Amino acid sequence: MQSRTPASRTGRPRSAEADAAILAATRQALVELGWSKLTLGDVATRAGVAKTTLYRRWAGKNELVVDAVAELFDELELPDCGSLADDIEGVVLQFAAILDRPEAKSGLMAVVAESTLDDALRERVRTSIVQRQMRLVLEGRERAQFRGELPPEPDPEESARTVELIFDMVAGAVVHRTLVSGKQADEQWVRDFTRVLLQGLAAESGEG
Amino acid sequence: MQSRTPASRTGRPRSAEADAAILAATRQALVELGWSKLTLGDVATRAGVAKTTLYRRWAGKNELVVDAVAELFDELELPDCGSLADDIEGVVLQFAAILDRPEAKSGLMAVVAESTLDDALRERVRTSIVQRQMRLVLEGRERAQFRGELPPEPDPEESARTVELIFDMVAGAVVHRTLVSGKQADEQWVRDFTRVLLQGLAAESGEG
Amino acid sequence: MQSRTPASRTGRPRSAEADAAILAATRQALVELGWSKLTLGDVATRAGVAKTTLYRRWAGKNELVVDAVAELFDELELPDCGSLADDIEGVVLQFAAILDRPEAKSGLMAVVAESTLDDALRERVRTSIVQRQMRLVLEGRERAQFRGELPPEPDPEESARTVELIFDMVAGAVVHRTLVSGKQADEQWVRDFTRVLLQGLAAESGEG
Amino acid sequence: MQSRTPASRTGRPRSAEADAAILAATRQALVELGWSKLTLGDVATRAGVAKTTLYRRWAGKNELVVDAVAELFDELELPDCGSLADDIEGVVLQFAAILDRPEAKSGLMAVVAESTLDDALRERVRTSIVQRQMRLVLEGRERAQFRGELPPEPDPEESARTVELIFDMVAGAVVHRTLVSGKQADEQWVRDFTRVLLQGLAAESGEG
DNA sequence: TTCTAAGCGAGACGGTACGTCCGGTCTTTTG
DNA sequence: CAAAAGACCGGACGTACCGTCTCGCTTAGAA
Repeated sequence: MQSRTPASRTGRPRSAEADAAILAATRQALVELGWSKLTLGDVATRAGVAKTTLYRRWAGKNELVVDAVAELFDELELPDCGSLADDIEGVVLQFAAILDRPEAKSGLMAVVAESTLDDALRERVRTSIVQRQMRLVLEGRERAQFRGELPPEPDPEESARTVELIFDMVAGAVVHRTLVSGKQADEQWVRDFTRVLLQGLAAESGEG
Repeated sequence: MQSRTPASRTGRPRSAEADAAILAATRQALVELGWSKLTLGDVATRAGVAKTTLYRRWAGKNELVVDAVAELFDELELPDCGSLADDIEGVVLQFAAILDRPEAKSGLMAVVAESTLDDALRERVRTSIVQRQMRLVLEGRERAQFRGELPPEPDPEESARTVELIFDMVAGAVVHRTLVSGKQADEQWVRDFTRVLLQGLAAESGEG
Repeated sequence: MQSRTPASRTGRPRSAEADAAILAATRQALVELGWSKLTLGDVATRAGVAKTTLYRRWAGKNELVVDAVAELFDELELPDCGSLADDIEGVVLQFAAILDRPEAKSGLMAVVAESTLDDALRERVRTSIVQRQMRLVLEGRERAQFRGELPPEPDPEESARTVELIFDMVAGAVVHRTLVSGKQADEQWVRDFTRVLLQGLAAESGEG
Repeated sequence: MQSRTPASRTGRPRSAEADAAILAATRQALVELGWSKLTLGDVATRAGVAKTTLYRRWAGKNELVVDAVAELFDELELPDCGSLADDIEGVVLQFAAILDRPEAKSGLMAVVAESTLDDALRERVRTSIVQRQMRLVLEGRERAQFRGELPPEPDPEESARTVELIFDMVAGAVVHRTLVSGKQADEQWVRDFTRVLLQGLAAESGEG
């Protein structure tokens, strides 16, 4: 994840437990303190590890938090509820549930904020978090096309544009609802949202 | 804005210039350094003001940045382009343009992240930034109803829910596109987005 | 004392009470806080006076403290106990009693320390405090010569030297006993000291 | 000196050079700035050391200055000039020479002043500076008794009282001469002083 | 088995910013 | 005018973290 070292043959190997302990401690600290009050010294203490061990593995706070948060989203998966609308509702609800956890809220927005002036960090965020979940959109569309709910997409350029748009709309709306509006993305909201999104897309493709 | 002092009659009054200079310096520092490297001492220096003057007016970095960023969004206004779709496209483009400015990017996301563990700050963000721009949605819907593009909304509860949903979708999608996907919300994207949104809403209200 | 303003005829006259209140507040603050923690703002508050009023009268902390401490030593007077030894014992005890008061201890030593790098301040200390009490030595010797306990001093140069020496020995010993050794200059100590001093001086003049 | 740490086996050991550099820088700053304008930040800079390093070793300005000044007095030693009077003259002249150095003047009086309201500091001053030089008085008396210039002291209580008295008289007179009277304790003055002291003591013990 | 390179804990190190406090000055309104 | 009030600039305070640097001590694969 963070190590690109091509496995040095000699010397004492790095402790595998340390990695897990550090990431867990990071999430715990995010919950209790939030990003800005989280300190690497504190994380090291919580993980029962020396500061040097931590710095040997991560370049700084941002990189550490990205890795700690990224793990949270790996549990997302597309449920098979029989219809596209239900599938989407299901995954959006899962996404909202994760975003509602304080370690995700605080950490995710902070690294996004940081990444606005740090290209390497933005790339890391996109690779580790965003891009990794793009699979859900692709998988969902594929399944819907198989079911006949969506027509096969002939134009690959327009297709890519649409996938991006969907992703921006879904992720953006849930994040805004949860973090900015400060209200829960409950079932009612998710149902409303999903219906607007799907009907908009349907009309779009019907016309276009 | 930040002062609720009911005007003490005696003593030297606070400098009005200082406020403006500080907020401007804050935005400049956000551009050059980003939120996390912005220091109040540096802002004070840029503003030609003592650190104490700054602390007399704001409780900390977060409050200062909220006020500095909030001013950016006041220039938003709903253009009258003749149709609802064009009006929305116009305001979304304006919004995207503001979000593309580095002081907005860095500052806004950071205070949102901070506000996840600080209720007072979240309220300040909502009051100073979010709620203040809700006017655009209301004004746009009103105008569209007057034009006959949208039916008059009879159920006030559902109406409120819809306004919130629209706001989450618009703001969320633009923010996600700009900050997370790291691509510009250009005319093409805005047109696609607006069409999906409006057609979704139209279908929704047609059914509901 | 501190004001050299040649009495401006016009405008509101300075409050006479303020001076006394400020000096008293200074001494009180010396007792409670000591020199280094005494602040002019605090003195002003204690005196019920604005900081500006204080600065209009004194140039700074050191000058203020010198004046506040100087007043303490004006109550010294040479008792007439019948013999030189008893007179000296008496005045030394008085001196020790004053030095035992915390406002004197803390203030006096501090301004002496400050004066080591500030010629104007040293002069102020010498004029306001030290020189003013030299009278006691002169008066004592005169009285003793009148009584026949000391021979008339023919050589004026040697006489001056002796007066200075006595002053250094008396003031120095009492100060050292009180402040450095941290023990009281009680009757026992004063009697021992006085005897050594007088017998030393007697032998000296007997030889010389 | 300041560290009572019983040598922690683990971690990076404290730099021994830093201690010396800090104390030297402190003395230099005392010379140039005096006690009240000496700042720990400035001392750290002069010593080429971080402020934290300084605070890790000393609790504050006072403790630091005590240690810096204490070292100055360690060079005092009782010369063997053949007679008690000459020995005393010699050591008093040495003492006066040290006190004439600006780092001693400014620093010593200031910490004495500070110690009037801080018992721990007074104890530190007494232990590190005063008591440590008491050896000179003891050694001098012993040597004089060996030579037969002073009778063996039978009563231990009176003996202790006399040692204290001598110390108060010697240290006090020299300090007062140097710092308060503002004149040099030159050979003439030292000879006069020593004669008075010794003859006084001689007469005392002759009687008592 | 011994060697040896790296990992590890502890904690000192040079820095930077913090938020507070004071020193002095300046600018109001009130007397 | 003086005085009270209090905002202002500047600068030091002592603290907290940063990221780096020694230390002495494992640890496990290579010699």
